[in-house]
Amino acid sequence: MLKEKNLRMTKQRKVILAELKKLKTHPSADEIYGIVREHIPRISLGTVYRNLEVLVELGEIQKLDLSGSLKRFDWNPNKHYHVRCVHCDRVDDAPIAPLNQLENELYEATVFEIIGHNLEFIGLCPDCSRKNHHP
Amino acid sequence: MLKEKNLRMTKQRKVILAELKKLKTHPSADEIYGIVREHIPRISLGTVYRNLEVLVELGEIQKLDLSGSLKRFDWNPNKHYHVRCVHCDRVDDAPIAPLNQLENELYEATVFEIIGHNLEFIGLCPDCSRKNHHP
DNA sequence: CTACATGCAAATGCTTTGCAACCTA
DNA sequence: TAGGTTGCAAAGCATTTGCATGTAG
Repeated sequence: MLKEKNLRMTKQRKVILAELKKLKTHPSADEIYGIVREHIPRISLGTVYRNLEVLVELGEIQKLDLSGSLKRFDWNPNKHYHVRCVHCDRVDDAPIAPLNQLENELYEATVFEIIGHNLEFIGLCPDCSRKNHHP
Repeated sequence: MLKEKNLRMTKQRKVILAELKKLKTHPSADEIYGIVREHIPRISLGTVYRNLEVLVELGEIQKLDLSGSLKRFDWNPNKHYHVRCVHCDRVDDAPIAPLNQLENELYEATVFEIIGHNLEFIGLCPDCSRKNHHP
């Protein structure tokens, strides 16, 4: 797998992947940087970015196509949906099944050749919801 | 409307809104800048950004919550879905009705208080599709 | 040993902001 | 005329990249 692409399993790459797999959240590159730095203090943010791209190419993780200004990464490479907190920007999985028939609806109606879709829910996470009700 | 918010209808604001309403596409701030500059050559990009925000607040247009690195604006302030071309990044409307019952599916399954959702289709626009088949 | 990877820092691209001059109501 | 608005330039922030050095295989 690595060999085919002439890639090496460096310490940095190993730790980034391992830490990402431990999380159930969907961190940004900077958040991953913060976590990995506890194990490899001299790692650079550039290395984190580069390795996240490599891991995406290898199919180990996925880069999320979500709204919002930060790119987020997901240890789960399978297609699924997400919920974002409007207030704190936390992103969780949305536990509903993929809507496979959705793209058929568009089939006749658009001039585009449809490849896929992203569905993202917007809401308030429990923490922010609580703060909202009792400010 | 403007008076309540202590806002003024300046030439810049008027032209930005007028040009946006003429388009059926969903331009980025920079694209709007390019168009408006034909009418007001000395307008600055900062002014375009500031006015787009104001027009969003007034409910005249909407800022789209899409994936991708550029913010895009829509002359149509009503909720609807979009299709993005993977190749050239062109964004069109997706002519399918809002899925109002979608959020109910999540209701019991998530700890989030759901507020709304974004649905974005990914595909190839006719131009890029043609180039793809006959490279 | 020989590429691929890394750390560092500089560069990039989009967006936001501070400020003095300007204009709308 | 008051205060919102503009143009300009500088700052901000996330992400990318060039390059000499380091290291996995």
